[in-house]
Amino acid sequence: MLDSFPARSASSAIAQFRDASASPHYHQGEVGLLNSVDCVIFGFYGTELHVLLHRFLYDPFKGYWALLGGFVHPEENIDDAARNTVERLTGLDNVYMEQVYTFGAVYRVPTERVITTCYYALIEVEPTLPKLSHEYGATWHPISQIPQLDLVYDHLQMFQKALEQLRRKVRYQPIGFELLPDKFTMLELRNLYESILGRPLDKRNFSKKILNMNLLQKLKEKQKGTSRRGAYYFRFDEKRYQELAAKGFLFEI
Amino acid sequence: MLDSFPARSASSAIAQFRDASASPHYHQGEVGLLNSVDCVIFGFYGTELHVLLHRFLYDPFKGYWALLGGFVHPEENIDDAARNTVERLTGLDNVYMEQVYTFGAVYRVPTERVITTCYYALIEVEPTLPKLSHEYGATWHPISQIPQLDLVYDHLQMFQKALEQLRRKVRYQPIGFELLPDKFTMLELRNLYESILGRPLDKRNFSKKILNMNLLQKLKEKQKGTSRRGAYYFRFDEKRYQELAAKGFLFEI
DNA sequence: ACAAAAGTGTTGGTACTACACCCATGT
DNA sequence: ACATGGGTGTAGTACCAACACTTTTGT
Repeated sequence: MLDSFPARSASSAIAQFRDASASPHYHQGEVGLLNSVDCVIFGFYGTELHVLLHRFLYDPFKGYWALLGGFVHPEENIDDAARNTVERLTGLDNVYMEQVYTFGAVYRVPTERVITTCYYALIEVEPTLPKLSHEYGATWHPISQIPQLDLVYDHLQMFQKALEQLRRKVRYQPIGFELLPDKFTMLELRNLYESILGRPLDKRNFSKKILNMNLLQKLKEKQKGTSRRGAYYFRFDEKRYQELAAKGFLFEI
Repeated sequence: MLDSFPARSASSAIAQFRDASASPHYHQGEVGLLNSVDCVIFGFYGTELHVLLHRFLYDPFKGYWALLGGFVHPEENIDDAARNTVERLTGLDNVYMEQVYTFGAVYRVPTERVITTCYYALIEVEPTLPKLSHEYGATWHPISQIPQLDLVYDHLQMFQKALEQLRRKVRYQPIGFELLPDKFTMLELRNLYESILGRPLDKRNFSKKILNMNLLQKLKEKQKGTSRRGAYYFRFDEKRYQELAAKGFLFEI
């Protein structure tokens, strides 16, 4: 999870240092570069993990697919720039995000020197749909198909690094639940992990492992429509996880 | 189900974005920020991992300890900026480096907005010693003592993130050898891992595990001076590792 | 001969994998 | 009554952790 940043109130105490009259500093004479953020926004539906992409509008990559991004402004923390990008495009705040990597090759963007920090975000797809389709025309693409798309710049690399990092992290932190609705079935959870990890998981072993951790509440309610019998819903017990984690419990898939 | 929600046509997506921004280059009007790199240079000697720090020369942190860093110039890749920093200060090139994290809070450096990308480097201490002491006054500090030092800005956080990442990576990639001379004893190797991981490792289990991987060549030569009996030297067989890795072998400690 | 570090095997427990059948329910 | 997906247990194996004594050799 991203660290929260110190309050802006720091600014008054710090103003003296940024005053033009202050004594010369080691950064005098250095030149500023453009900085941006790009977000690999992951969402899960059906049986596969998806990423949100939009069509790029500018030459020489007009019509290619691109991650959602934005520039970093002088009075904006880079983490906030990433959060703002996600909120602007999905309408969601309080989203789980992680920084992935910073791409800083001189010619990665042909038209300008831009240093870009990549983040990933994990969101629940359902609530984003209205805003996405009406305002931005961004669309969800299954992760298995992204290598076949034409992506701008080094966005394919960004996607790959983000997926790699998610794959690693999802195994020892309970972040998969960020991609699911509050209530989900064991099958949905397993499909999610299978898609992220890119390999099949044994039905019985998976549910044993998960349930043994005592992190899921089994609800009375059953899913309807998908099968005769109906699958029980579960809910991730965040509070319980915090308690166990404090006692040294380690999540592991 | 969500599988069937309609993909927006490209044209409608583009129309939306054109309304928002009419200029031919989307980065026009954006303002550049200072970018720098800081390097957590790890070196191993004695029984503990060390980090290279120097005394900071500028107010308001004059006299504090700092990582070694430098600004990113317009015609310089950020990875090169990091490599150049290491070379400038240690005289070493061809050093193993990894990017760690980018720190981009607005007020992290009081005197100026600077976005800093942190890297770590793994080097062999021995050959750096002459250059270090005579030209730069940088000194090695055992990692256990770094939290007690006064470090500038967020350099303590940088160190912590770098160590965390090294700890993770050293377990599934044979990068520990970058910190040792070409020839080393099993004890030295174990001390290294113990220091990085921050916990004792069983002597027998450790050597069994390492030797079973068939990545070490046992040399005829023995270490002299440290004990009556003398410990055999080993050498990491890089070529062998590449072969095995290509066949799907996974290094793991 | 002794001190000081190097080197070496076995055992018990735990956790993972593989695998197939009965259950509940809507039509 | 039957078709459909949901739910459940066991046995074999592989790996890991714990643990202590013998060997070598310089003084």
